[in-house]
Amino acid sequence: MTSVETVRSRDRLLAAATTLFYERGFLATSVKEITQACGFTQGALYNHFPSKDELLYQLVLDIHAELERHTVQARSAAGDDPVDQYAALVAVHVAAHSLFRERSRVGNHEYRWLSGTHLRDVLASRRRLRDELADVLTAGQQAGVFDLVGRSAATTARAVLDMCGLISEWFRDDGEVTPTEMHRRYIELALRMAGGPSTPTTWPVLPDPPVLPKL
Amino acid sequence: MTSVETVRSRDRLLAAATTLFYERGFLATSVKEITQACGFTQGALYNHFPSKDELLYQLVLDIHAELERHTVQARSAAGDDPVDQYAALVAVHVAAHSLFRERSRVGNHEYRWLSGTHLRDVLASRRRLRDELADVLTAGQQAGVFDLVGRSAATTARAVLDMCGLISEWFRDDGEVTPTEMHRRYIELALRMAGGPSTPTTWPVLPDPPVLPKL
DNA sequence: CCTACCGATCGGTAGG
DNA sequence: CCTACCGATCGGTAGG
Repeated sequence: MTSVETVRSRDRLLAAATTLFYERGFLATSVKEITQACGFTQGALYNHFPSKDELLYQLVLDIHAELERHTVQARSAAGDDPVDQYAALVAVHVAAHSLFRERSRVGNHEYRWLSGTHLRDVLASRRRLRDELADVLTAGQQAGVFDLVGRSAATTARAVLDMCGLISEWFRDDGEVTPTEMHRRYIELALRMAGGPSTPTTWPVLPDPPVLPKL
Repeated sequence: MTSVETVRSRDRLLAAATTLFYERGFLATSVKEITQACGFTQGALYNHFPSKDELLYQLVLDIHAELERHTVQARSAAGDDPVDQYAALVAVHVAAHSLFRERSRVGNHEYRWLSGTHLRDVLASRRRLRDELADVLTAGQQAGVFDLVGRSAATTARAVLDMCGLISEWFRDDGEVTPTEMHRRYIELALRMAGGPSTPTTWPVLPDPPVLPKL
């Protein structure tokens, strides 16, 4: 029997771990800190996860799965134009890394501490995200709307994802630039990198917020 | 008295730490592993550094200082054209992160474990590196050769440095793309991002290799 | 979900 | 530069 309370405790542990991993990293965060943040003692974690590593895996996998869902959904909602599809995909990454910094940073960094099949699963998801972007770039090049550096979709996809992924490191909501303006600038940068038109036919709106664990 | 042997032991410890921090990160590397890699026992580290943290500080500061030296030198060697200066600065970063992945990755990631004045010193160096790039972008915009997204040198400088900094995460010498070709592609991407001409008047050559500690 | 505890490992030190 | 050792903390478990 898995009660509602059990699920809620599990989600609270994941939420506390997200914040702590974001602030200090996985290795510098102890099981005691995670459980105390939820008002539990250390041993309580093992009612929900077989190990600290397994908690990390389930958290990181969920972050990646959510990004994949948004990616697939945004692309199919963008219509047939490769430029619009590309802008929509970039928008998903910019939004995730500026609006949901904690989850994004944890997803982008802490998966390194995984190993074996757990690491492999996450790397596979990351590859699918890259391939999704590269596919759109290739389609745009074949349609003649993009002019890729080195005629290589892989290089541009990598560069764009790298530049978007690090937004979570420095972006602040209360900074000089609003999320909406940063969103616009990064889409424009990404379009320039692809050698496409300087604007999409329709600007993507900020996608729906990812579902966060309730506290 | 600081003998030649003492200096060499210190440099060997720094070199071993560089490789281990690159492979596993600062926190996951023990003092025992660093000293054993040099054929010493654990206590030997404290003949050269007051603490593990201080070793990290001296290593990370040296990595940043070296990058700053190359930056200043490359810019002054590039002549008066902002486009050439920009290409030269980007070239320094691409070269550092593709040819010297271990030092670059350690410099870009492990400084997070520093605190207090040590952290402040490194952040100041990183800011100078960003400002150097932003200055060139601003000069180019005022000269009418660049057209910056959001008319903001800061945004473009950040995006370019982020995209270059992550080259060390995935670039392999034995991959499909040679260092020279990757170098060229990233300079071209950076020029597109700045809204400049698609090529500099003179392509930067790969800069001199950084001085690595001798083993 | 808690209490009490395990062995292992950590960074650092004393004394030579 | 080594040997021997310190207290602290770690992830994880047994038993309730």
